[in-house]
Amino acid sequence: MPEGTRTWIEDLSQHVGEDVVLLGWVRHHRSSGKLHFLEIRDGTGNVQAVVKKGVASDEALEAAASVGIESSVEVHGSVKAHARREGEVEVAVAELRILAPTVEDYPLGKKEHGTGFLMDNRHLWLRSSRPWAVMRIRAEVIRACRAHLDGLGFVGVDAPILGSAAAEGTATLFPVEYYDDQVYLSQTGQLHMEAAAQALGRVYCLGPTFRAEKSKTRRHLTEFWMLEPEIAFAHLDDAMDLMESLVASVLASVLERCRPELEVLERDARKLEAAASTPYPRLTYDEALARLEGTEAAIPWGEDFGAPQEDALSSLFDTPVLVHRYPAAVKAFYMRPDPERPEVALGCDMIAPEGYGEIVGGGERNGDLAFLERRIEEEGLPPAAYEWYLDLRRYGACASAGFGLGLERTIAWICGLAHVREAIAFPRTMSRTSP
RNA sequence: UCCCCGAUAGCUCAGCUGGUAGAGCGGCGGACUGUUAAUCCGUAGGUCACAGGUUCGAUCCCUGUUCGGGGAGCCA
Repeated sequence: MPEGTRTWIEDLSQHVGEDVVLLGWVRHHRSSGKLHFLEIRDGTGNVQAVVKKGVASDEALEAAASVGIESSVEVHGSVKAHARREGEVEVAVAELRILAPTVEDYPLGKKEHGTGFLMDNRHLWLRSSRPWAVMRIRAEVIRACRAHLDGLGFVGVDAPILGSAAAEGTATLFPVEYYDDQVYLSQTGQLHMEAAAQALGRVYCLGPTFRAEKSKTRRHLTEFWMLEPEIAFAHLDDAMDLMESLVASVLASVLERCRPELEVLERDARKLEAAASTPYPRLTYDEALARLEGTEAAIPWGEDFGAPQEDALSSLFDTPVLVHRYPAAVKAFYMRPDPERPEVALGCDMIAPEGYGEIVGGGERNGDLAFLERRIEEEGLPPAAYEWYLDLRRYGACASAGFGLGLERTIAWICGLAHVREAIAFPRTMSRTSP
């Protein structure tokens, strides 16, 4: 039987009464004497294959009796309504061929496993239903992000991975040998997006970024993906409008197209529905502080938010909340100070509900050449590496605004995951670079 | 960098006051023609992370090390 004639499991309901060929893996095996139930998985879905004496060939019965979990198989049979479950289909097997048997015990069982064990076996764990659902939602989040920005006229521009300088200090960079020199893995595409915005107007990049922070928490990876839009001649409000409409459209897309995946994850979609439409609440740093006053998360003016502040604030709303105009001293040097209040920066963070933390950070860029030169010196950054960036101020400087959206944190929130490492196929953390 | 927790069968764990170890799942063998984490019977499987110390005797108490997990700071 040539492979071209195979049917994907997700399409089976359109083939009731027909003979089909499935190619997949045996996910689960139950038997009752001469009657075998094989759960077949092909990446698009699962279906029960029933191997019954009198219907299946003797060879098929023999194969069903001996087949190990996760063996790859070719199944020939007819599609029927499930004998016990309303609305489902099953396959009455005529022929079953083991293409490649599982040669050792499959490490993953039906019962619970610890995190370390699952992560060691991430290459196999991906086959399980939860990672399956998360990866499909991740793909939808990325598709929706691009669709939203492309639809607004943004141009996708890819930022480099290798670079010679840090945007926010050098302590958290991964050095890489580069011929006789040393370069670093990129921790943001923002500076390059500013250059691209001056060439193309509205741009975004989507790619991996790297931070050598010694963080071992549920919100941190050393390699994570960011979506970074940047708009020329734009201000803080433009950035806030965009981050809000972007996140809302992503939520709407996931809710529309990924219901089965959310069900697999047992994610209560009702908790996401409010976030699928705008507006989201917007608080200044001062207003946010006032909201925290009298709670355990209260902090004095001038201090940056930590996890307790983010969690306390997010618990007040059922949508993400935008906090803007933080004290300039706690934000990156490239942020523009508020001309009406220089002690605060025209920056904004979006904090996800349910304690998922900061998923977006951004704002208006600082266009003041002399100020940037001074701050680069103050931060001890290598001036030569920033010459090209300062050129953006020398030749037709413009107001510029943008932000970075952390994909894994966003996906972790949407999927209700306990840790961002489940939001990416092959996570990289302080203690894990394999598989 | 700091704080907390953990390491016992392939996996998840229990193991009392110190006397050389158990369960469930998985594996293997068997029974079963409608199962859904199937069920039932049988069975194999252990350098109790590593190195010291205390003790007649240490999985257990103490010290150190390694590895893992969670959190703080920092960040998306």
